[in-house]
Amino acid sequence: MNISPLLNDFSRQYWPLEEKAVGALKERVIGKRVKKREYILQKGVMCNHFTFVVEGCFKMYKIDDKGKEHNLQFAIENSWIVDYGSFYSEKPSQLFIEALEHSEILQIARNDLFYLYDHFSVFDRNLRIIIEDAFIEQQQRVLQNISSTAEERYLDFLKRYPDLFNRISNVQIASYLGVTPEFLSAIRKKIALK
Amino acid sequence: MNISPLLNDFSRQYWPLEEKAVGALKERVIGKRVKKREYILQKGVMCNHFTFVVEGCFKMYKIDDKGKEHNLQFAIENSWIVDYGSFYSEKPSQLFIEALEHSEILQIARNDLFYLYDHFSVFDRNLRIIIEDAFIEQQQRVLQNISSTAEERYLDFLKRYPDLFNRISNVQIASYLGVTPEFLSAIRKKIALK
DNA sequence: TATTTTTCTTAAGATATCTTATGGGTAGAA
DNA sequence: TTCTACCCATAAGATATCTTAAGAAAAATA
Repeated sequence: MNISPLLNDFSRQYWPLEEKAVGALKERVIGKRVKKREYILQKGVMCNHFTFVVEGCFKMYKIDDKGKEHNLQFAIENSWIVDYGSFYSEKPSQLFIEALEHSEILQIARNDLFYLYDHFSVFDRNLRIIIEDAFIEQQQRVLQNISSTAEERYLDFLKRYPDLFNRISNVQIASYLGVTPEFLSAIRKKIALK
Repeated sequence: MNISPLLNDFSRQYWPLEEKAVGALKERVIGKRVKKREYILQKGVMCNHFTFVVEGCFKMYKIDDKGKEHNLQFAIENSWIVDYGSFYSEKPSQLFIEALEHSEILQIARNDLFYLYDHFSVFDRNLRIIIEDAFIEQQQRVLQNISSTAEERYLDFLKRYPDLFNRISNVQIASYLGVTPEFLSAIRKKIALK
């Protein structure tokens, strides 16, 4: 299995792995191709894998009682996506993870990750840092949700994820921001007129 | 330094420390008393410590350009509070952490924490799990912010933090939920009428 | 105890955002 | 190519939430 995108990410952003750790990881990583609109996680199913996106794009979302989707996270090249709650509690997920494009991923199953944690502390280290970064980013999102208007949140989204907004529809962005597509459209008009 | 509340928390919720790790931790933890309304972090200052609350209650918040406070987090007994962004980036914080009650805390400074990470991998492990839990909780909050009404968010807050809502003012809860105190008052009236 | 500050409530008018409906444009499927 | 589905925009009326102002109750401070 060619896991170099993942190793590169580790050495660029986090702590590089010694040879033995690389070997142990290699044996446990599964590569997959996922077509647009396919799911790698569905509600009611336990989330059994950490997923690293090599190529492509995913959304993780919830469907509420009225049938509306609410996007929690997007993941593109060189990012991780997993329902941490379901993965660690080993309970069925409330969330869906769906490919927005044809994608290539690398996955690690729960038991394999636990093996790696127990035998190479660099995985505790790196995954600690990975989730710390995700936490900080998510904290900014909470802060904006409780303190900013939808227009401010949209402008910040464009600034923060310049690669994403050409790539996904405004419907998806609206769902991420917590507004209706109609209202996002009104916001975009208002911005364009300035 | 008596750090047993912290050690108890580790062994109840996470992985217990071997003796050497306990010793190394003990030498590096600083205990403090903090009076109500005192700050343990202010905007413009780097966040240099992880803080474990032994007794009391804190809020972490931002003040926006209009001078309004927005509560990001509360911390009571046996919980951690830190501005991760400032702590790890070593940049000035945008946030305040202020005591809502007379409190007792245990603190670990950045270099000391790094020492512990490097010499005892159990700290990488435990702090990974601590922030994973915090991430999952915060993710639920994001989901609610983008998908629920203020009334639903308030009812969920009461259910999720039954110990907190007798202890802090509705002004603080409103700021956490992202609504004005006046509107929270209207929500409470509506609920009471049911 | 007396005084000051903070909290909670109420209400009226303003603004942000949603709902529903409609139509045109564009990309994918047959 | 034709058909279908989805996307984006627009608009009118409804609902959620904010702003401002005021007063009474409760808590903190002198």
